[in-house]
Amino acid sequence: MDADVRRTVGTVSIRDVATRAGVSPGTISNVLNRPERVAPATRERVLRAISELGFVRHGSASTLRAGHSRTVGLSVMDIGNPFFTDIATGVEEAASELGYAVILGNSAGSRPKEERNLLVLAEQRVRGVLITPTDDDPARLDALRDRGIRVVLLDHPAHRPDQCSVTVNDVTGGWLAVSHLLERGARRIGYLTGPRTLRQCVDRGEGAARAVAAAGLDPDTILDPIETPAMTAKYGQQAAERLLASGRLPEAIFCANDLLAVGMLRGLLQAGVHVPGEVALIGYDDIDFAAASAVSLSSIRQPTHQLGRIATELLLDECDNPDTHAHQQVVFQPELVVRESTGGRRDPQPDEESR
Amino acid sequence: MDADVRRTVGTVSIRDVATRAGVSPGTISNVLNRPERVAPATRERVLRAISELGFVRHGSASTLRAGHSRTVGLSVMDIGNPFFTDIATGVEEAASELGYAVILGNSAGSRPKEERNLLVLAEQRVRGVLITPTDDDPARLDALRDRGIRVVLLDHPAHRPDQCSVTVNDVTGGWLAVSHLLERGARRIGYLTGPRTLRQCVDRGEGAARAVAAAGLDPDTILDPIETPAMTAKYGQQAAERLLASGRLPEAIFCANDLLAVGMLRGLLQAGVHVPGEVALIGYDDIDFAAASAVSLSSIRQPTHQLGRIATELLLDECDNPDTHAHQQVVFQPELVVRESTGGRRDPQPDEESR
DNA sequence: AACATTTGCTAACACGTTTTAATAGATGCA
DNA sequence: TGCATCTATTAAAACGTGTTAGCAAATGTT
Repeated sequence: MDADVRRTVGTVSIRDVATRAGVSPGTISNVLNRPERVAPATRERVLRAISELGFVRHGSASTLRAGHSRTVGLSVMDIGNPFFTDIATGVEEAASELGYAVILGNSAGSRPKEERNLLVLAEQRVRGVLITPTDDDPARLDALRDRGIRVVLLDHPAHRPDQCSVTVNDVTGGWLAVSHLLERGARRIGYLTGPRTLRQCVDRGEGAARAVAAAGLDPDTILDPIETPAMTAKYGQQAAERLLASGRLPEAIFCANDLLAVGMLRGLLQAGVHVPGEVALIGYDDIDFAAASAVSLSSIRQPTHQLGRIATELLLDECDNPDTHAHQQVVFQPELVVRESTGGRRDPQPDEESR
Repeated sequence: MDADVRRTVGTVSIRDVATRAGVSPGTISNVLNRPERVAPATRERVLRAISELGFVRHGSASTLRAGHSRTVGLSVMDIGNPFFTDIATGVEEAASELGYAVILGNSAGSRPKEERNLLVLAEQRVRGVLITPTDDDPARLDALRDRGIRVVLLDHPAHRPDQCSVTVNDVTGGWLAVSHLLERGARRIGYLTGPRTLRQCVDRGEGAARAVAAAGLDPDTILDPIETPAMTAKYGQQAAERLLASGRLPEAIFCANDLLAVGMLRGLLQAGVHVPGEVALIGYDDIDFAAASAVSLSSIRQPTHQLGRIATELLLDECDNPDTHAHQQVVFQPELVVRESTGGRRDPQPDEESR
């Protein structure tokens, strides 16, 4: 009867469960949060009442009282990029294993949008935030920390020692890519990059320059940077068109990510340019489709899924074990993958367990 | 002094803002939620206090008291599939425009995982849920509705009139794909499909069969289904290997999505099979990479981004205007895109605004 | 048997916001 | 001036959970 009245409201509270099980609300809370403190018999009774009434804990009430939630925020630069999707998969996986929900924010590379997203996350009182920041400014991240929201940087180095981050060495990546092009004899190399405000683009370019220098050549005459407003296939293709119009095709192009490379490839092929014969091409990220594209793409592989996973584990460790937690700056090393677009075979490593 | 004590706790409450602005907490709430009810002068004062103190509204407290949150849940089957990523982009865009946050859940096609995700969403008291269900069972969706959580189905028809859904006609899609293959002369057609529990797979197969029948042929002898455990490139490639081992290659293959098609294509090319010469191939979804793959893929295009956007707008309209809201079952029509893999040109529609 | 300790549970307050009914002040009308 | 109406604000009561201190009963110790 009383239960029925509540039922019409549509929601079953901890109090309803309590009366049903013949105990006090506090005991229900104990069953949920510290089951060992309650006698097996009553615990059993409470659990039965919970499932009979279809009780679902009110996350907001819980968050409000406990002072922290079971959610983390994930802010990425481009959810349309498989690189970030792979990260997101790793994050979602690790988070849900530990009972956390993930709130997704897509900054689309825009600083104001990133800020709006972070505000939403702050309002939701997420336990922590995983973020691939759009620029180097640590101010808004520090602001989050001051609010008690832990921050782990994804694909961006920490700017302070008491901060976790998970990155892949992009200088090494750029070095690997361009060394490979140089080895294949290229002496005029285009660097198709996204905005220079992105650390990834700068570092990969830096690695490229070092590789040229290490070969005893002059980066300024060998390397020819082409900047695009965003790292998408569309801009890659546009860059190809401009390059073709200029009439000065380089012998090889290092693209700062695979989307740019895919676009560039499409542009070149449409114009009848042979890849790798006339222009060799190498991308970055080794997204799944790199191996499947028109001319299979050489690329720099990153442990993307791991990146998301480990960042999440670090974050949640920091949340759940604040005292034992040791801050870490994890740095992975990237790996060169050679395919057709730089003269390799279509798919050199059929490492699937076929048959 | 009192304010400072609170400051150490790390969080500024509405009460702090109130004392700072010399008004009561209720007024702050009014400024935030019904600004028109408060005099311009005080409103100004309050807003200043808010920014001076760096106040951020506590979402959980708000949700608890107001009875509803400003978040929606999004449950998709495979966040690694660009089809769903595009949907997610549309959802995120529309939601953030209306001031909602998106909680992402990836069911990975697994029913139990989907259920866990829905439980989390119920705990978070999301305002509504956008879901591409893993199967046809309406029970757990009804359970959500009973809890006051609105549900809009994404890429799945509603099973009741008072329920919104946004879909694309998959029977038509299958019909388009196979009609195209028949027109090109194929008389033995493989249908590479995901699990038959997925409505999409069944409907696309149904459309395929109808196309065959409409051509005056017998579907059972023309169409040869191959089922995979999941719609990923990996399983597509495996299917290619099995097909090759069997020695009975069809003249054409209709793949239930582009990931399967990409995998199938990779498998065929590695074995030296010419596409479309020996085997023609058509996929489904027209993901970005379809146009860029080794042999550019013919496909069935869906208005993916729109799907997410419109579903979100329907959901939030249902939430924010419950009385005026009219439930809708929106059905889009898919579109055939012909490329190399069925004998078309690489990229027949360069509709980008180049230059 | 008397006391100390442990175990299992309860009562009551607190978390930060929204909302309702109520109040004080300003304004309009006669 | 007196009364009604309207406007701007407030006080206080929720919302559903977590937590603390404390009580009663059960158990262990001399």
